[in-house]
Amino acid sequence: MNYLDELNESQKQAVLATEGPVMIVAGAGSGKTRVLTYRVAHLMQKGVDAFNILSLTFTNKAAKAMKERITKIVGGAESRNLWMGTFHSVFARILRAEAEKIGYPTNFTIYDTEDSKGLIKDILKELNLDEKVYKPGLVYNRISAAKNNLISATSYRNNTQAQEEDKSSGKPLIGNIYERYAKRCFKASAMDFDDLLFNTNVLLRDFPEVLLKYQERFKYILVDEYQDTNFSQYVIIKQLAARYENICVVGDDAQSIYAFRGANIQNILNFEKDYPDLKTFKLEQNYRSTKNIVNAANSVIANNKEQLQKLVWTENDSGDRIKLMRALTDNEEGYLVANSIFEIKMQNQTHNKSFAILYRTNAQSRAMEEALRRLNIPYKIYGGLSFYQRKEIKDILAYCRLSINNHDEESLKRIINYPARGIGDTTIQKIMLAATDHDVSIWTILDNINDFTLEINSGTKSKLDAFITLIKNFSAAAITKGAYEVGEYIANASGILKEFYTDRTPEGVSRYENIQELLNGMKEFSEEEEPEVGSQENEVASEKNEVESEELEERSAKLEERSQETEAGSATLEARSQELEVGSENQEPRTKNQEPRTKKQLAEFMQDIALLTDADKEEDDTEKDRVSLMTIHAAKGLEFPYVFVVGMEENLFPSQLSLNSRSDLEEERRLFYVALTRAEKKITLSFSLTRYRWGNLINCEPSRFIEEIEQKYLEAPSAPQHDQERTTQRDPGFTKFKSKQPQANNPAHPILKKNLVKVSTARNTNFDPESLKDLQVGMQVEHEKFGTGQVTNMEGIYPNNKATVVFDKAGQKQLLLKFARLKILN
DNA sequence: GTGTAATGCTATTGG
DNA sequence: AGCATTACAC
Repeated sequence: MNYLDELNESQKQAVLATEGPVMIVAGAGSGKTRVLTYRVAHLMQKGVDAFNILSLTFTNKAAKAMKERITKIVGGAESRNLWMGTFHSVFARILRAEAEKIGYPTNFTIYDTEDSKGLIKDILKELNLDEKVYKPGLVYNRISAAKNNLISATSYRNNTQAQEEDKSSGKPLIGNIYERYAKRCFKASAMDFDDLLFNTNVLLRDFPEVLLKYQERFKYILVDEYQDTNFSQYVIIKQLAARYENICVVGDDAQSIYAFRGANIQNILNFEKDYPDLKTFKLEQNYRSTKNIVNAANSVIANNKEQLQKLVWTENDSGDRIKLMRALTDNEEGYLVANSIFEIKMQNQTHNKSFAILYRTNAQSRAMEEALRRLNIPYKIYGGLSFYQRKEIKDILAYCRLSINNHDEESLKRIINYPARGIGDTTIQKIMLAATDHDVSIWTILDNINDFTLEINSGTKSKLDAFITLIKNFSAAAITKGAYEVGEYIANASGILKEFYTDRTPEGVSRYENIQELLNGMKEFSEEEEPEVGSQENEVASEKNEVESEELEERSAKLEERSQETEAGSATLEARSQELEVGSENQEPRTKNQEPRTKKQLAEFMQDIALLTDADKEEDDTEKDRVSLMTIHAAKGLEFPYVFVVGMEENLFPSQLSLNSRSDLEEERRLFYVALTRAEKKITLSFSLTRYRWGNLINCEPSRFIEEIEQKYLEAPSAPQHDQERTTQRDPGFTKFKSKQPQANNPAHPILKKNLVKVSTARNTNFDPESLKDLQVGMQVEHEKFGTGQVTNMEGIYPNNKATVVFDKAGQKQLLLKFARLKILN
């Protein structure tokens, strides 16, 4: 109970300073979560009502974990009323409650990135713009950036800077696209991820009474990972906190890694200016990692210019030094990593879950997977294609979405002819054109097809009619039945299940199983009764009461009025009003004896999963003891005893795209800092000398970040046993490849040099890099593997100089001379 | 309109 | 290499 005793002095102060603006600068592993948890618990023990506390986290999982910890201190009855979640999920819920104020229905759809890009593609077609010039992804990023800076479509077009930028990049019409995009989203009753924040800002800006309500509601606000918030999020927080100014932000500027998607490090650096009476606390003692790890990470981040002063230190043991591994190919890198894991497991009796393999890009996971599979080491990949992004799942979900919101155009487009029902592209184009012309949604056209003059023959019309009827049936079912029943109905009646039922190929079977898994998820969801204390669902329910009940009557009346509009409209709207009733029912304390509650509905299920990511998913028992594979970004906030950071190569990490500006490179370095500080006991870094990219082999050189680690924190290099065996067996060239690293290696880079030299002396051969110092363009050379060729270009400075060689058989390659072991022929 | 073969583009990072 | 879009034959 005396939780304060478990805190060090600065942690304790950070917990006790409950009133007024507070900034906690929390170094990696400094017990940040503990402070946040205890701070909330402390507030509650001081008598603050849980309803008045809002806590924003980076992932839903983090919110859930924190809530569980708080529950242990204050008990579930209290903690259940806390608002905790990500910006997106918390404000999506508020938006649903307040939707009609900004002209949206409560059942609005959330578009994911794929939906957004699909919509942009449509708009490009309408405007006759070239997809190669206006790449949908880039256009999307541009619109996203605008929204995150609270620039609406209209102000974008009036914004001279934005217009200039677009003009000079050869894409002057992005403003027009943005405008159409926003209109189309609105017409479809859809919001993209950025709209959830943008529209929250609109809501709070234009409706002072709403702002006041939530200011009163959230008297205490906590924001985790504040360094990764963007301007839009910043303004929301600032507005909500304006009345009581009980705002506590926690962050670490050294771990800011989301600038690429609009996060603004200035938010944390400027916090002082916003709140002059700010109290700042620094958490600098690291409890997670060994001295070697903490110090190595410090030595890396010291290379950044922009940072808040702080000194992270630890009382932990020195621990092992950082190990470096070098591979010839990406596959071998996987092999080395898998083997190291195997050895550590054997030596220390360690669980699989103690290991993480971190990489810069998702594409790197493949080599790791293969190697782990060969050694029978169970693993789990986070990120990449999530369950909900699989085609067959998205197809079913598209039906679900369309049933809940008939105006959801992206879902409609996806399934209007899937499974094939004879409604082809031309028909769809005609309908979409009519929708744009009449400024209504596609559904409205379809549902009133005879009111519009369309050149569609009667055969096609009856097909469209059948489709409309099908969806209307689903919409009706979505009201009267539980989520699972509707899901099953949709899977069957849509014909999707049948598509795979007959398919006996492994892919077909797997798809069928995936759909079953989705349905199982719905079943579990819809039969959920009293949610566990402290769980997410509980939170949703309690919020709903609070927010929605007060307006329930008024809104039900409005809904009824509006439901006269169209038949289909009435279906969904009724669904909503019924849901609201469910909400009000929740308000009374439920007991087991009460009459059975309606099964949870599809609409609720869809809201639940819309903002879930892989990281949020529950793991079942068989999934618990596995090696984790993920990008470094995804590893933020996590910790593992043993961490492997792979692909430590120039142009990969740091990414090639980051090399143009100092700030981008600094972000990469912070990313590396994040990677290093995930580890508790031991870090292993690996790089490969070659790697496949777009199907062909490229040469790589070790990352500059390796050299930035102070040498004394690196393990004295030695060639691992398996390395040697394998090389000699499988690739005779490998030994030679590694041999004789340039003695004249840059003395400014002693780490690499020492490492490489030492390995080389173990197995020397007769290659002398000195022999290449006269190499020039035009010379004929020979390579162990690629054969003979001619040098066409030389670049770089010795010893990191590279030659471009056109080989007679192997084609053009870029080779780093110190590794390539070229022989001059003439 | 439907299904398959050929082409072409791509891979930061993510809610 | 893998995926998506396009081109072409039915």
